[in-house]
Amino acid sequence: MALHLYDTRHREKVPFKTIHPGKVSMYVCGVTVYDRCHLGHARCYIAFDVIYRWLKQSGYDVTYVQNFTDIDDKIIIRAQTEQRDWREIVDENIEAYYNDMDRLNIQRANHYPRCTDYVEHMIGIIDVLIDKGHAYVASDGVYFHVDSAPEKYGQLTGQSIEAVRSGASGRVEDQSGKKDHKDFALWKAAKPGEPTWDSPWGPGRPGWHIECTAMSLDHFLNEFDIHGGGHDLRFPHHEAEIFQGECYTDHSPVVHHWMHNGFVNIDGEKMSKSLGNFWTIDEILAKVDPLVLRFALINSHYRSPIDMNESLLKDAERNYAKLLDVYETMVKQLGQGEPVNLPHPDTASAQPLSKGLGMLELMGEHFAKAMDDDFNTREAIAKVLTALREMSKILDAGLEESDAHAFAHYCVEWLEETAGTVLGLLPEREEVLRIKIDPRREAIAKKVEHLLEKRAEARASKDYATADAIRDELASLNVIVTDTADGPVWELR
RNA sequence: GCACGGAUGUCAGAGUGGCUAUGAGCGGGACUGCAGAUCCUGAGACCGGAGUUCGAAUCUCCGUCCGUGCUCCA
Repeated sequence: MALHLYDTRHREKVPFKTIHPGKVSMYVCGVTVYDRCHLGHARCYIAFDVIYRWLKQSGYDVTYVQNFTDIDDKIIIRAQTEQRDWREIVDENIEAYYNDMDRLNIQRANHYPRCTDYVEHMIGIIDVLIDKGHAYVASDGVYFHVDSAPEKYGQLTGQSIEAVRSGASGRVEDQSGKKDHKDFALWKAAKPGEPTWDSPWGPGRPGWHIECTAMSLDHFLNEFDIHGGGHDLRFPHHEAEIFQGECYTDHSPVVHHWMHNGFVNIDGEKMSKSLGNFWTIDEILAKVDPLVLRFALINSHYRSPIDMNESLLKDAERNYAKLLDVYETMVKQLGQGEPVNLPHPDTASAQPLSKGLGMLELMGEHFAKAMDDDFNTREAIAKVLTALREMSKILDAGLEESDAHAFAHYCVEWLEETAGTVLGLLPEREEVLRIKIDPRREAIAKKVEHLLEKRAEARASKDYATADAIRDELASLNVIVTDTADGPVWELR
């Protein structure tokens, strides 16, 4: 099945068609860098990271652009209250952004334009819009005149122009120079103490919506394949972009596919700064492993809301541990040299290994099918988990040594492609082995081994009181002992 | 109020017009001195009503409830 994605504009899943064969141009609205990122940002950028990864995996040559909004009311206010240069705040938060994203194993976009580098472009676009009669100069800036292109209204949210007209009539009390309350600012005239740029309409700074239009069109000329962002950006931000972009370029559509991710909720309510119920990425990563968080966030479809809570994280922790555990086991079993041949994968075979391989192959196909179906990561993870079970099952049954190596090769490859490359959930192969030589573990290994020996002796002589006492002692060292068929194993808690 | 999206077992959550996943939890079994891990296995759901259909959780309509947007927001 070919890739389908949900297009906000069409309100349904549509076949994905690119403007240029084999190439994808993708723009995602980035953050306004007045503060640190929170969980909601993590969700958004992980979602588009997975989309980016899957497009590449599907053979597309993807150009991914994500901006930084580095000038805005909030940044100015922040600078004023903190008595600092706004540029300092911006740089600091951009650095923190990269840091957060790296920790979540989010691949870098190809370009990260900053608004302030595009002010010239914005002025150029505004100029054209004025010439074409879509914008007008007022006392306090330049506005886009929505009624100059009414047919473009409500493309993403389905709201009628009349409804908004009446809906807002009660609270249009701003003293701006707008002719109509639906109009939005393209250029804001300077106020005292604010950073400003020169323009034909006097000193000032760009409006929020024009920024994304300028940056996306600068990278992609007149049209591009995917425009993404949070659900809340549909209106007015993205609808404003449709007005600006299409009126400026005379192309329709400029954006071929609109994609919006769902929100992170806390106790059923949207996480937001005004409600005070947000967690920054930094805060949550102090408590949760970054890849576990990543797992938790892609363990649901990118468009559905996620209600973040303890049990969700616990669930993710368990499943993720299982994934790592099987992966680690397989990596350790790789052995030396080339793998020998495995039996032919065949779900109908009576031979367990052959049948198991058939199951894994099938899960791989289902995985791809899930991803092709509007990037259904939830379903894709279900396939990975089923595959993990299958792998453990085959391992449990016992394999000849050469089969075990070959099987491990197969499994490692399978996992690295699905859970690794596509979902971004696996650490580096070396990293997995390095966990074994954790310095904390090294430090107490001798002592633990010694105690385990004594415990083994006690158990052999059925002195279970002593055995349990030793286990308690180990527990006080934060060592968890688990008896398996191959003897006890231990790990640090 | 208008717009958009939801409602699936105890919970979280996918889903194809006929058979339903996945994980946790719960029940049984194997292995265990015990615990845990692992494997096998069981029970358990499709908001209400009407319609289309041989057949609806899936399509249509009505209702109820929930979330989000209509203002800066990922």
